[in-house]
Amino acid sequence: MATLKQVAAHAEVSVQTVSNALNAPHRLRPDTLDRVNRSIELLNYRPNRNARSLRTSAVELIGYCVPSWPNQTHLVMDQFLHALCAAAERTGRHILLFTAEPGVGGMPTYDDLHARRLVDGFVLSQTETHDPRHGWLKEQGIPFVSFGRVWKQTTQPGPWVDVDGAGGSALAVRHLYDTGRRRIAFIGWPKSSGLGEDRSGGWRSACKELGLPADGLFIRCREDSIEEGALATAALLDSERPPDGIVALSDVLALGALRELTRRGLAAGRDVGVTGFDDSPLAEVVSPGLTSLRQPMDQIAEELIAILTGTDDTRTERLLHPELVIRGSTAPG
Amino acid sequence: MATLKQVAAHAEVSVQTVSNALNAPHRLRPDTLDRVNRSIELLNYRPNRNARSLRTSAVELIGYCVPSWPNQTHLVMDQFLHALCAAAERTGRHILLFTAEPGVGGMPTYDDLHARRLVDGFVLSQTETHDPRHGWLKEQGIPFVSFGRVWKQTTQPGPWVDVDGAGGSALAVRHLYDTGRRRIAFIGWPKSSGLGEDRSGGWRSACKELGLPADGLFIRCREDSIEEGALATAALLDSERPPDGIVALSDVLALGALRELTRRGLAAGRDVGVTGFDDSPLAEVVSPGLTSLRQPMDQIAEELIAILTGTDDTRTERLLHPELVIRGSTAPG
DNA sequence: GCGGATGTTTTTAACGTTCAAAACGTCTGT
DNA sequence: ACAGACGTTTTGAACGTTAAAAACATCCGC
Repeated sequence: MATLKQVAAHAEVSVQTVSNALNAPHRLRPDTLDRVNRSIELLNYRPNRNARSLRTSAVELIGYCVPSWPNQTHLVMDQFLHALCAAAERTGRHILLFTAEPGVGGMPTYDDLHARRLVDGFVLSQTETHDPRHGWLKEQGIPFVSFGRVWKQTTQPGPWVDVDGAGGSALAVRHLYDTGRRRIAFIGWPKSSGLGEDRSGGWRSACKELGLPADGLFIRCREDSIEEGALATAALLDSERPPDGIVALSDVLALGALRELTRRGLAAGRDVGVTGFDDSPLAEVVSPGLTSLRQPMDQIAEELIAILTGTDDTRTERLLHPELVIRGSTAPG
Repeated sequence: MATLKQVAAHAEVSVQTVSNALNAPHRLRPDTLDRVNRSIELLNYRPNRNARSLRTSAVELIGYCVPSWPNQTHLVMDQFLHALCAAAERTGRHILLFTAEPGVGGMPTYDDLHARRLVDGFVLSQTETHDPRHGWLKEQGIPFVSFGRVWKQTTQPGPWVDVDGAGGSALAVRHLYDTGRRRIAFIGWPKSSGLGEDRSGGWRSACKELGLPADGLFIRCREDSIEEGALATAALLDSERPPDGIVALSDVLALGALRELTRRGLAAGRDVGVTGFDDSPLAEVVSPGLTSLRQPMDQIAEELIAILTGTDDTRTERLLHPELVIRGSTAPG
C-alpha cells in the first residue's frame, strides 16, 4: 500500500508537497501538481485515514445508536439509515453503528466512543419525552444533533431536526375534506407520547378550522398493532355517528383500519377514506394502497448532518414538513 | 483528554509500561499495575483509537453496505443490524455503514474504504445469484464474509453463513402436517432467485417425504407484495382441489394469503393453515398472529463476526437453522 | 561471588499524516 | 543592485500509540 513518502519519492518532491496536492492544490505550481497527481494515480495512493485523524484529531465518523427495544415497529428505519449514510458520505463522513442501553444508562457508551475518538459526534433518534440523553451530552460538551424534539420542554437542549406531525395530520384532514369527507376520526396513541400529541393536535385544529366535528371521533390505542387499529375502527364504525374518514397515527394502525373495513364489506376509499403515517413499505404493498404521510428522509438526513458538521451555530432547529402520498385508500367516494 | 504520557508521568513509570498495563498486564509487577491502574482511573484515561490503529494497522471496524431500495427482506434489517452490532462489540469492534452501487459498480467503494483503512473487512448481505462482489473482493485480498450463499456456484468464493431455507420450509410443512393438513401449497417467487428455489425445494421434498401431493399446489408470484400473495391464494382456493395449508415464501406473501382467506370468510388457522418466512414485525402484529420461520439473527451475527475476525481458516461455512414461531395462523382446525 | 535464567521496566524507533515555520525562487519597484 | 513581496517547496516536529530490543533487577545453583 503506497504512502505519501513513496509518492513523494516517485514525483521527486517532498512529502508535504504531496499532502498539499491533496489538501490545498492551489498552493502548487500547475506543473508540479500535475506531476504529483500522476504519481498518485500511478501508485494508486489512498491517504491513510488513521494517520490523518491522529494528526487532525477529527475522525469523520458519526455515531448512531441502533434502536434496540421493540417499541413501535420501526418500519422506516432502513430508509432513514440509508439517507443518513448518503448525507454523511456527501461530506466525506461515515456512520458508525453501536448499541447502548436506552436512557441515561447508555451514556457511558456514548462518552466512551467519543473519548476514544471513534466518533466526532452523534445523531440521536427515537427521541422520547424527557429524553435524558440530550442534556447529558450537552453537559459533557459532546457534539450531537437530535432527530425529534425532546417534547414538553420549553427550551430544547441542543440542535434538532423534526417533522411537523401536526402539519402532517392537518394535511391528511384537508385531503379527506377535499375528497368529500365530513366526519373525520383520529386513531392515536396513549397520551404519554409527545409525537402522538403532536399529530393528534394537528387533526383537532384542522377539524376546527374546517368546521368539522371532533367529539367522539378520537380514539387512543394501547399499542401500535394492526389488531388495535382494527378494534378502534370497529368502535368508531359502531358508534352512533360513524366517520367517513380516518386519520391514523401510524401505517400499522391504518392497516388495522383497512382490515376492519374489508371485514365489514366496506371499501377503503369508496366508503371510508383512510390515511396512515410514515409511508412505510407496507403502504405501497397493500391493496388498495394506503395514503400516507411521507417523512422527507433525505432532507432530514441532510439537515442533521449539516447541523452536526456545520460551524454555523444559527439555524440549529429545523422543522420539516411531511408529504402526503395519495393512494387508493382515499380515492374519492 | 489524558494521554499515555500524562498517565505515565502521574504513575511515575514509562509510557510503555502504561501501554503494557492495558494490553499485557501480566508483564507488570502487581504493585506497579495497581499504581498505573489508579492513575488511569484518576485521569480518566481512554486510549486513542486512531493512534492505536495507526501503529497496529487494524481499525477494528467492519464495513456493511446499507441496502438501498426495493428489496424483499428489509423488514428484518433492523434486527440484523442490531445483532451484527452487538456481536461486533463483543469483540471490541464496530460496524461502519456505507452506501454503494449494487453489483460490480460498487466495488471501487469497497476498495476505497479498505485502502484508506476505514475498515478491516466487510460483511456482505443481500447476496444475489451470481453476486459479483464476492469474487472481486477475494481477488483483491480484501477480507469479507457473506450472509447468504452465492447460489448456483459449485465452490463458494469465500466464507459464508446462511440459513437453511429448505429446512425451514420442511419445518413448516411438517408443522402443518402435524396439525392435520394434508394438501399443503407453496407460494413462491420467480425462478431466478436462489433463495426462492432453496425454500421451495424444501417444501417439495418434505411433501414427498410425507406422502403429500405437490401437483397444482405451487404458485410463483411476480413480486413480493400482499396483493400478489392474495391473488396466488385466490387461485389456489379456486382450484379444483384447494389446499388446507399454505407455506408462503415471505411474511408479506403470507399476509396476502391471510387477507384473501378473511375476504372469503375463511379463518386462517381453523380453515387453512398459513406460514410465512422471516418472522418480521408484521407477523406479530396481525391477527391471528402469523406462524413464521425466524432466522436466528444473533447466532448469524455471531458467526459472521467470528469468521471475519477469526484466525481459524477452517469452519468458514456455516448453515444455520431457522426456528418455527407458532402463532394463530396455524392453530389446529 | 559469578554465570545464567527469569522477571520487570525503559529506550528507541517507528506507523502516515499535517501544521508551522523556514527556506528558496522569482518578480517588482526604486 | 537590492529590499521587499509574493509564490512555491522543504524542513522539523508533532499527533498517541505499540513492537522490538535493550537495560536493569532479582534470584538460583554451584
